[in-house]
Amino acid sequence: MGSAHRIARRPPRCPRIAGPFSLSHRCVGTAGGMNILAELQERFRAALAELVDDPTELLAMVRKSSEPKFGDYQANFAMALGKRLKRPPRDVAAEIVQRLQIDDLCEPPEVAGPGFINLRLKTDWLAAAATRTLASQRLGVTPAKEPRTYVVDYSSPNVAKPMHVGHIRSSVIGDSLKRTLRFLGHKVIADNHIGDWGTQFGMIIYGYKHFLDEAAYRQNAVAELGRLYKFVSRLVSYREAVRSLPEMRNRLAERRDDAAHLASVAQERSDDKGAAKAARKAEAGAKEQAAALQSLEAGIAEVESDPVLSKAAAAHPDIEKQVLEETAKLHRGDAENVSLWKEFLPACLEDIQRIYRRLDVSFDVTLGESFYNDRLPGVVNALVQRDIARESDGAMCVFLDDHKTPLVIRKQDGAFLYGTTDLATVQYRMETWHPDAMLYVVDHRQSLHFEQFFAAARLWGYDDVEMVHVSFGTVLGEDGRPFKTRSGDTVGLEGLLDEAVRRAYEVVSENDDKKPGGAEIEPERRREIAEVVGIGALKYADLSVNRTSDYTFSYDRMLALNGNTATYMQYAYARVFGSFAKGDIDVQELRASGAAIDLSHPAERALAVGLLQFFEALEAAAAEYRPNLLTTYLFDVAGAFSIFFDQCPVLKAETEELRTSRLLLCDLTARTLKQGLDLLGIKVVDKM
RNA sequence: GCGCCUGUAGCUCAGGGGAUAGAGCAACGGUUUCCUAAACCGUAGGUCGCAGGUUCGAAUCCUGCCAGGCGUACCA
Repeated sequence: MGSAHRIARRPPRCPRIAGPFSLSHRCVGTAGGMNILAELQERFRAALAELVDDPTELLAMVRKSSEPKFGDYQANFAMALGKRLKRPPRDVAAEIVQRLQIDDLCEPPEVAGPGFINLRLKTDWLAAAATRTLASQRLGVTPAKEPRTYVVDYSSPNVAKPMHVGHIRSSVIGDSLKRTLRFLGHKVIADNHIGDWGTQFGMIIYGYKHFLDEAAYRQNAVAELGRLYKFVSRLVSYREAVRSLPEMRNRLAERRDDAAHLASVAQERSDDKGAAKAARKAEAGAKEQAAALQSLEAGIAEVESDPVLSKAAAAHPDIEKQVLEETAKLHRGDAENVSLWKEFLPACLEDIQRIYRRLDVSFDVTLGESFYNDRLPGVVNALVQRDIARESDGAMCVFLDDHKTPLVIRKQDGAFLYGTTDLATVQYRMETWHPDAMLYVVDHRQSLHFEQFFAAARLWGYDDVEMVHVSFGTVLGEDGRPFKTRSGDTVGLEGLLDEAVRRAYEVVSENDDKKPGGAEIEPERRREIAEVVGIGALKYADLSVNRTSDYTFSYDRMLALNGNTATYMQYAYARVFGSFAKGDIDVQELRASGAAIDLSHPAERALAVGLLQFFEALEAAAAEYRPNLLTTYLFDVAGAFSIFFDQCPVLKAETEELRTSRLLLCDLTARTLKQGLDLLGIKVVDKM
């Protein structure tokens, strides 16, 4: 534990506070923009007005059709409404269709099955809408009419140690949410709440004072600090392990006794399912305990068999206390430790910045724990004064309804905790930016903490801001345990990036070599492409899955370059450029031509429908803070493009008009893919 | 013990009241004188953990059970 600062933060399935893009906020009409779904909903709103008081809830049942044969969109509310009005659903559907003014957009609606209303967009209308979108820099996405202010809190590594795979998800998801919300016209403050003030710095300081290799430090300060951190942390773990050993052994003995006892009970009462279950459980508990003990002993043996470590361990028997003392001195303002901290911090920050540059992840502010240090006593005082916090067992606590355990904001020894800092952070953000919402992109293991801290913040008076724990599952190793390599080290982020790029380089080269006209990409350019493809694949792997469930780390999955991956979209984009280059097309000229898109082929039509759904895909992704809704959309668009490109000759189209129309469709596809990938933080290349 | 989350194709995962449950990978078969075959098309593969319930309609909501993960006041 404590291996990361906040490696882990998804929105509640049913947010109590409506998301920013709930129906009532959706823009009305499509003036200048193109949100087909929103437009259809408005048409239905008018048609429903005389049947129900508030159609908003029903309008959520207008959606994309489940199958192409049911048209492009469908409305599913007639069945529910029929029930409510005590009328046959098909009659209700027929009446709504009667009232619905939609003939400018759609073919005559069809009532199907029990009362589904199926809508098929007019191909002429689609063509005109796609043509209009060509002229839109923002691809038909209009900025929010009521912009909100968001603070997005993501990545948040502990800067005293190298970043590892556990940090990717928060960084990548948070950065995508920032980009998407901002593109939709909201004000977004991206904040990297780094861990720069905790025990890890106590370890580095202690290590610096006792184990420093000065030459190494002069040569590469960050590497040496990393080594010191790891070294001290192993000694501390060793001490803790040794100390807990007797207890662990006792507990194992107890568990084994329990298991043996319950097993005999279960045997006596062979028809008692509860007893059998209890026995199984106890057996599992004993095994778990044995495994824990074994791993503890293995860790101890490892240190003791290493001459350097064992010698250091013997020489520093009270290292745990000493490390805590160094941390406490830092917090008290001890001149030497503060000066060391100031010396270490820039190097640590520069080190993580290198990774962010490569990942193309950025922040507007980096306000770590240390930034809030001065506010912490004030936070506690304010909460005490308002009777929100009270003392319990010597600690200052906020007791909450619905929670057995309180949120502790000051320890017995007077030290503050991360909950205190989190509250101070809320206070600062509210004073500084007055946000409408704060998003915490952190893994689900911290959900209890966020429930408690949000509740405490509301008690404190911050109850008109939406606070959302955008949580996600933990990255686990292939053995089901957190991200470790075979040798037991955590998988460093940098190594992972290198591996991703290395694999991408192989694939890029392989594919370039087998091009019909021979290889066309220089090695240096291949390397640049590999960087874009490799990093894109890595990010896409994290963005394309949803779920709070943990997922299993796998190089093959994260670095896959086939199927539903960023590579597929990048490839579609590159193909457009390839054909433009081959046809010697001047894109600026093409765009300026004022020519119109025509959709005579089914594959053209399907592609156009997809392209016109960009806006609604973005709104869906933003409303639920789920980038995977955007990846799914882009995969659909790229798929529609691949089919189109397969079936519809572009450069060799039958007529000049058709050729131009298809070139425009290609251009719009490329722009949509590029923009969409950009909102995921993924780049494109013209050739691959 | 209590709380939260998860269980969908061989694997990794979408879908989270709506019509015949999808994708990628893996398997098998097909498509290239033609804009990048990193593609496209097809075949095969599922009692959506189990059992009840609510509903016109349940993979989806509710209850119970089974299995797994995580968390459970002074780490972050």
